[in-house]
Amino acid sequence: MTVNMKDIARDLGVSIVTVSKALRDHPDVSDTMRERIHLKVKELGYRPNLTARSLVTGRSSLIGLIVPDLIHPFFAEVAKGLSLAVRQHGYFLVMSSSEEDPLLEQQEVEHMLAHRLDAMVIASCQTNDEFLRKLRLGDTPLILIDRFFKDLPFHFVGSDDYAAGRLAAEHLLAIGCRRPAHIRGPENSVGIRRLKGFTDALKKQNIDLPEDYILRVLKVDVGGRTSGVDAFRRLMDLAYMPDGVFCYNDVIAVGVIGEARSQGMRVPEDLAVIGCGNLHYDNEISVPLSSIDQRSSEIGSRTAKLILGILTDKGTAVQQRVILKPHLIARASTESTKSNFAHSKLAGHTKRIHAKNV
Amino acid sequence: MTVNMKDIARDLGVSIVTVSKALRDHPDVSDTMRERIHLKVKELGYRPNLTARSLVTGRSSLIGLIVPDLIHPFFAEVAKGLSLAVRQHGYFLVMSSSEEDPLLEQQEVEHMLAHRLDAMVIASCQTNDEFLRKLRLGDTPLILIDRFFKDLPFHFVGSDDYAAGRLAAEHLLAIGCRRPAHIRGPENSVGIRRLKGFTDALKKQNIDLPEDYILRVLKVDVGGRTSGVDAFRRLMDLAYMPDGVFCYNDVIAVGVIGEARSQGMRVPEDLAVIGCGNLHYDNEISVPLSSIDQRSSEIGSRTAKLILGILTDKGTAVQQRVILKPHLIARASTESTKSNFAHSKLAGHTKRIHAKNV
DNA sequence: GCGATTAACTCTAGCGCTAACTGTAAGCGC
DNA sequence: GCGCTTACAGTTAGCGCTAGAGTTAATCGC
Repeated sequence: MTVNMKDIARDLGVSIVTVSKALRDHPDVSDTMRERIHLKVKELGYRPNLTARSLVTGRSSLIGLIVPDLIHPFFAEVAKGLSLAVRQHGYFLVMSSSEEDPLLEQQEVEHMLAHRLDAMVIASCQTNDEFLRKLRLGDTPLILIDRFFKDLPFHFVGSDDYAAGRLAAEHLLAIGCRRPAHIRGPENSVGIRRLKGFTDALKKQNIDLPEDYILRVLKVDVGGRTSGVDAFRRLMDLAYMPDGVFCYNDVIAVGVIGEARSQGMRVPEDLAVIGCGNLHYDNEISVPLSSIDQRSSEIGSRTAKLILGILTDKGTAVQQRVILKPHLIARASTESTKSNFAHSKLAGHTKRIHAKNV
Repeated sequence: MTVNMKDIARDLGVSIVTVSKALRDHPDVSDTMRERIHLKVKELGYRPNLTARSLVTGRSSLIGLIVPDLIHPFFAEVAKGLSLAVRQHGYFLVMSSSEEDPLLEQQEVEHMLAHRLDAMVIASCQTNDEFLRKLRLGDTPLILIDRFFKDLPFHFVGSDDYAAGRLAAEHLLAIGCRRPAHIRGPENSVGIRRLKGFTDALKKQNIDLPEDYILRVLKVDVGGRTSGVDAFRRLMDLAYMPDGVFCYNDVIAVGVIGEARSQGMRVPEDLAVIGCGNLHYDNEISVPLSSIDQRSSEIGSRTAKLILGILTDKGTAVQQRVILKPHLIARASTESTKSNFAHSKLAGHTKRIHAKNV
């Protein structure tokens, strides 16, 4: 049997309400009484039933977070940043993974809404905006992170994926790449914008990105490594092999580097590789991986700030959009290859300029 | 305003109870009525208030999980395995991180208990058993994972850390190491047992582990890499440098390998390195890392099985203990070095046998 | 000494839902 | 027609707690 307020009240011969007030530091209770109650609470090991409390107050002090994959360091870091920040204000984070499955995500969202959380944060894996658009939120504030959906009335916190693509392109060009390719991400805001930023930055320097230099893969996070391996093989099969590749994320990049090396190619001499995400082990892999840092934990803390604003100040009904600027972390996988190209196994190829790129 | 049962009932001119029954597929409701109710539910976008439901039923269909660190792939995988398995039975996982802080963990536990979850799973970072021993659980079942606490009346699921230490030792000896060292983990069951297993297995082959071959580090998970770097430097400073090292976990091992190489040493020729955890990127790092696999996701699924047993079958009051056998994953960082030793930079050293080891 | 204020407690109602019981009418066998 | 069951609805009570109004006695100003 769990102890409840009635037990405390009965034992002390006071009313339940007095106990309730004492526990919430209500001024209606005398110091003597408060102390007696607290003593009894300790003695009996009483713990307020937050379910009951939240039923009557309408607030749960819980914030929900749904991400596509908790194993992915990006989301894990976002979760950590968010959790730390909200906890300092008495909120508690409830996390869940959608396993990159839109239907599962929908169930999770419904479930969380049914639990009447105070706010919900989603890195949504929906392939279109239908579910989110039709969602009946009641009065639960919803914050989208990482993946943006146009024309939806939700707050958003994420990084500037267009800039990420641009940074990658500029960097590859700066180190001497002339035939950069892109292993693109999914058809969501992140994948689309990274591609767009990449393409635009190349175009600016009069380099066109041919269709077959844009590779699609099925899996990007879970199973991303294998996708990288496959993608590299497809790169090899091209008439003109690229001399640099911007991978949608670091997991794919790891696969690309691994396969490139096992095929006897050198990174970055034969192929420069840059990823995105700046995972914590990027520096430790066979060829330390250049990457675009998305400031993941900051996404968490900024989201927390936004939520706390909404929950305290009811005035923050206005739609907020927080876009963090990514930055480049250059490592060995894109060390300047210009001087090396002549000695490359692909030296023959490097002299040819891709028709479309002229 | 959120819709509630009263709204549905009023709109249809039926009683609240009928609505409640219809939604829970109670046989008391006719098919016609059930359909009318479901239609109205859809129309109004009604979602049952699970807070209220759980207040009256006493069950929340929520299972809590507290881990020291969500970024650590081991716990992330446990979480994933657990989440997937319980979800199939209508339970929902609520996760939280203690950030390896015993006090924070205590708060989280109290908080979760206050929310009346149906069960709680903890990979506890408590440094002693006081908190857990004194904990008033009410009737919430508690399952400890990964880190074991002796003489506490809780269920346990984890891997056999003693066997992990033993496997590591046997492997290092098998590949020809004669002076194996150990970078040990914290003073919890995991750290202690891995050390014990390691020591015992060495002893069995008449190899003694001198005190200065057992290194302590402060941080093992977050900041574990740096610990590995530091530990390697301390190894270098020893009178007799070890020729192999078993690291408490892979993060530390990564630090060791990185520093070893940047100091001009070869892995495994000069120093064989084996970690523990078998992280997903072990194969991708500069020297693919041998590791002891702890079957992390299985820990998750076995925990789920245990919980579901407890929650359905009230008879499972008997204390359960599930110990999974780890297994060795050998990679380049421990490739047989016997033949290489002669050519090693440390060749001179390899011929000397450590005094204590004779 | 009287109304007004204040401190400290209690009472009442209800958050949204469900378990357990109580009708009620129809259907059945005999 | 009688008792019995069955199908389907409603009534009652209460999960554990809190907001807000009510009560009581002490204190205060004048």
